Order: sequence, then structure tokens, then C-alpha cells
Amino acid sequence: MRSYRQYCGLARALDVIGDRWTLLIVRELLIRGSARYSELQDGLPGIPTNLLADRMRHLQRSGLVERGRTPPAFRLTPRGQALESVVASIGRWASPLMGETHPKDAVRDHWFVLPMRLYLRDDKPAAGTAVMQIELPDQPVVLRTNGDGSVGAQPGRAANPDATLTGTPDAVMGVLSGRLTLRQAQARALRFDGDVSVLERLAGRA
Amino acid sequence: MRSYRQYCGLARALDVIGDRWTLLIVRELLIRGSARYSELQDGLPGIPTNLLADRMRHLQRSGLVERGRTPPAFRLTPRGQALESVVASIGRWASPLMGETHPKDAVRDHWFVLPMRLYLRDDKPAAGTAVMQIELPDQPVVLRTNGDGSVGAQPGRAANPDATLTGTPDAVMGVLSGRLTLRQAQARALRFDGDVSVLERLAGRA
DNA sequence: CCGGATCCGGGTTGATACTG
DNA sequence: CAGTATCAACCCGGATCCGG
Repeated sequence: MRSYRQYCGLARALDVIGDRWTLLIVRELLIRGSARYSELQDGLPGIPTNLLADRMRHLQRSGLVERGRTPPAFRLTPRGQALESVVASIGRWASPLMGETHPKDAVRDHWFVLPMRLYLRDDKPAAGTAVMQIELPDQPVVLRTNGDGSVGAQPGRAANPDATLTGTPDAVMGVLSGRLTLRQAQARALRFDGDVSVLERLAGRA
Repeated sequence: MRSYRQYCGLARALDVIGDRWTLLIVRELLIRGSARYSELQDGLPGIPTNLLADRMRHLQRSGLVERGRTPPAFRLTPRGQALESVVASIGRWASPLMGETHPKDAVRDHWFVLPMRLYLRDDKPAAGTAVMQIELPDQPVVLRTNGDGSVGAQPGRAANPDATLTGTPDAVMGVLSGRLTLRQAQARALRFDGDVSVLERLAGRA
């Protein structure tokens, strides 16, 4: 992208992250922590491979991304990680746009990790760490209380979760957000196993 | 812009605000409250007139902007106003990028209104409203304590300010941010008139 | 002067094919 | 697996033109 050449923070930021696809690549790395080229392609349906290569070069030159060897995976630098608050802010603004699901839109289960981080809260931060396993059709996700009232979410599987939630993204997000009761969601093929108090601790008001 | 066609908040937001120039237009309206077409052009050096017209149509169709008659000025809808937190978040991320001033970059005095809103804090919210007039070379700005610890900033002139700060953007921002002492800034042709306690109340730690 | 519309060259993007 | 190469379509930038 051409620079705006304006002495203005917003304009200078957009010189770095304003290119098409760039912030979506940051999203993928925020969710996954580390990702290989082919994983990025899978998480960015529609991106032309030449653009992905261009953007990764640009993000490295800009100091937002670094690449590891063995395995050859990309990950965010601290400067890139700092974009989490920007992505969260945009995500919050976007929530009214998520009401209707357009049938031609692509979906990836791991995309729901960011809304989980953004909207879930831990009601009992002093009660010790709680771990919930989420089993979406194509992607397991681990929720873990951070002890400060926030809830961590990342792709993967935990060893001994206190509870497990299995179902479609819609049913799982419905229960976690409080839009659906557990009973309503179970009517939509959602399954819950384990300690119900952990679910009550995390889900509800949102 | 083409839609990403992804069921993801970030992607849907970028479908609306991800086009080149769009967020900078929002910046102009956040600063000015209301602006005519030619004022937008002045605040967006380098924008082609056809793109500005395109973007304004798009912003209106998307419900972020509405236009008044008599005078024919644009202003943000509540939905557009809600982008202030997004712009603030990006601005905060961008602050490390503002260290060096590139000689070819355009500058407009009113652009400094957003960093003022973002970084200034009122040390004595209970002490009643304080008003400071800022006289930048090309643009007067009014600072006003909001009573909740935040400080409002907008282009314009106040009737009876408690204090007046006159100088270049660099000197004014230096004093307000605490990067320069009043004495150091006065050596850079900054002038201060009025109640010094008001300056101390707003400036300092940032 | 204000508020655009029109036109055109060049750069960016999107889609696909190909390669070490 | 991790890209490069190619090319058409589209978007952007710069200039000019136009109606009130």
C-alpha cells in the first residue's frame, strides 16, 4: 500500500496494517499463537497465495511477525501481539453485524476463539483455575480462567478438563453467551459433560 | 471493496471500514463533528475527489454518516460515533510510530485534537469545569474538563477560557504531554496566558 | 467557489497454473 | 509444503471538466 504521508497516528498505523488481508492475518496469528504457511491459507479462505506471501514479507519487515525454523512457522512479535486490543476493539464494534448469517460466508471453527476471549468473564476469579474443553466439529478449543476475571481461549486440548462442551459453533456460543439455556442448546444437539458449576461460572451475562 | 465473505466480526467490520481512506474520513468527522465536502478535502490531503465522493456514498449507505441540508454538511450517526473507540485503540498502538517526523508528511493542526482527547486527563475532576484555549498556527482548539476525569477537545474558540496556550503543535503537545516544561517550551516560542493551575491540572504525566 | 462527475494510466488484487 | 509466475479484472491516483 502507498503511504498516506500524513503526520497522524491513525494514518501511520494504516500505512502498516491497512492493506487488504493484513489484519486478518494478524487475527490468525492471535488465535493460533504460531502458524505455518498452509495453516494461514486454511484460516484465510479466498486469499491469493501471492498476496499471502507478500503480506508475510511486509509484516516481517515491519517487525510485527517473525518466523521460526523447525518447524517453519510464523508468530507475532510483542509489537504484533499489541494489536490484540485493536482487533478486540474492532470486534466489539462489529458485534451488531453478526446477527444474520449470510449463506455464502465461509466459517472456521477457530475464529470463535477471539469472541470467546472478548466476551467470556470468570465470575469467581478466586476459586482457582477452571478448565473447560470445547469440542467444535473441526477444532478443539481450551478455555482456562486466568485468575483475574478474564478467560483464556486457544485452540487445542487440555489434559483433564473440569467440563466438556461438544456441539456446533452456534450452539456452543449460544450457551456461553447466555443466549441459549443449556436445555435449549441440548435440543440443538449440544452435549455437556463434567462440572456444571464451571459452566455457570463462565457463561451467562452477555 | 469486495467482501471477505467470512462469518467473523473482524472481517465483517473490514467489509465496511476497511477501504482505503474510509477510516481517515471517520477521523475527520470525529474531530470536526460536522464537515462540508471541501473541509473533508482539506483535512485529507492527497485524496482524489472521486474517491471521497465514493466513500461518502458508501458511508451513508452503511449507516455511519448522514448529511444535513443548510448547510450541506456530513456528520456521524451514533453507529459512526461508536468508531471513536476503534480509532483511539489504533491511535494508541500507533504512538511508537510518531517519534520521527518525516519531512514529506502533510500535517493539519486539527489532527492533534484526537491525541489530546486520548492522552489528556483531568487531575481534579471535582474542581469544576476548566476551559483552556489552544491557539495553533492554523486552528484554534478548545479543551474542556468533562467532570469525570476525561478532557474534551474540539476545534473552535471558547468565550472566556481560564488559560490560553499559543504555539506550534510540537511545542503545545510537548507541554501538554509533559515532554517539555513550560520554560523549555517558552524557549520554543510558546506563549502561555491565564491560570497556571489549569495547565498543571491537565498537563504532566504522559 | 462548492460539490462533485468523467476519463485514463498504472498499480493492486484475484484466480489459477506451476515449481523446487 | 511453501511458495513463484502469469495475467485479467478491478481499484486507485491524478487530472480535467461541469453544473449550480
